[in-house]
Amino acid sequence: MNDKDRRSMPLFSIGIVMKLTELTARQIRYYEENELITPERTSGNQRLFSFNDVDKLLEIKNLLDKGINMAGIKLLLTKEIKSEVSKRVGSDLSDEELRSILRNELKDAGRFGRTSLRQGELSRFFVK
Amino acid sequence: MNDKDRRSMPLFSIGIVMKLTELTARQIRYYEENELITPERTSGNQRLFSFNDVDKLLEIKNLLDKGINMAGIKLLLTKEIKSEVSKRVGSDLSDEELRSILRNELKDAGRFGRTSLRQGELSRFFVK
DNA sequence: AATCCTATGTCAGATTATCTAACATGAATG
DNA sequence: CATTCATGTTAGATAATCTGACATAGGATT
Repeated sequence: MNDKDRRSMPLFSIGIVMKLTELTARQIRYYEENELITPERTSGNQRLFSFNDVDKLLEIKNLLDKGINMAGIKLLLTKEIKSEVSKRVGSDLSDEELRSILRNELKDAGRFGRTSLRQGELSRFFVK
Repeated sequence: MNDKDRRSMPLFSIGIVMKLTELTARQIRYYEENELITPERTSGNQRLFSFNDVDKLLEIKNLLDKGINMAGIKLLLTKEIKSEVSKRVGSDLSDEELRSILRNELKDAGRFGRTSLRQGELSRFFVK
């Protein structure tokens, strides 16, 4: 078994993940609801998280602390959009798909400082 | 946190450990009963196993397959007796403590082949 | 100011997972 | 054949987790 398999192996109950990440069960479930993570399930429907899941949750926690919202985090984590998005930065932000996903925070892309993203962190969102 | 801490960190429920080791819950609990492992507990008294525990369980499984019994495995795993025991091999097996612990399989230390240990594996037990 | 949205808290009722304790058993041993 | 060891099995209790609903604080929107 290789390292990749190990990292995606379902191992941890939600109780353990709560301790590892210092997130509440509610938060973890909510992030799953938003498809930021997709933990496995036991035959009895209980969640089983992998190392990758835990890493993602820690990353989510970080990004939330920085003021980034679910939609943004989803972009950052679920798809390999990072490079794709950064390509667009500086060129054209009016891309329809991007706009629609980020409409809450970024509807007015020109007026930084009036969104929920604090200044200097929007860049963190876009670049890498 | 260092590697040692990580390896002894309580992480896994018994259900997961069952899958990882292919042991039954009964077996795992029995080994704990025999003090081969001492998993942590949740506040609600449910077992939480560490990587070290899982490793030990895999080792136990190996040794049991080789015909070694609980007492022997305990010697091999719980204490760092390996070197201590091997020192005695070839000299004096009548040591009282050793005899009493291994009395079931080794009461008649001279007559190999009549114990539950298959030939060639007794040596494996004693020498490292 | 009134409203809406997002992220999270909290609660209830149901279900799954695990616990201990007891009894059962096949294989090996004496 | 009686015993011991390692394990199976079962029952009843408790812990952990699940989903779904409603509550709410703080920003954003109107």
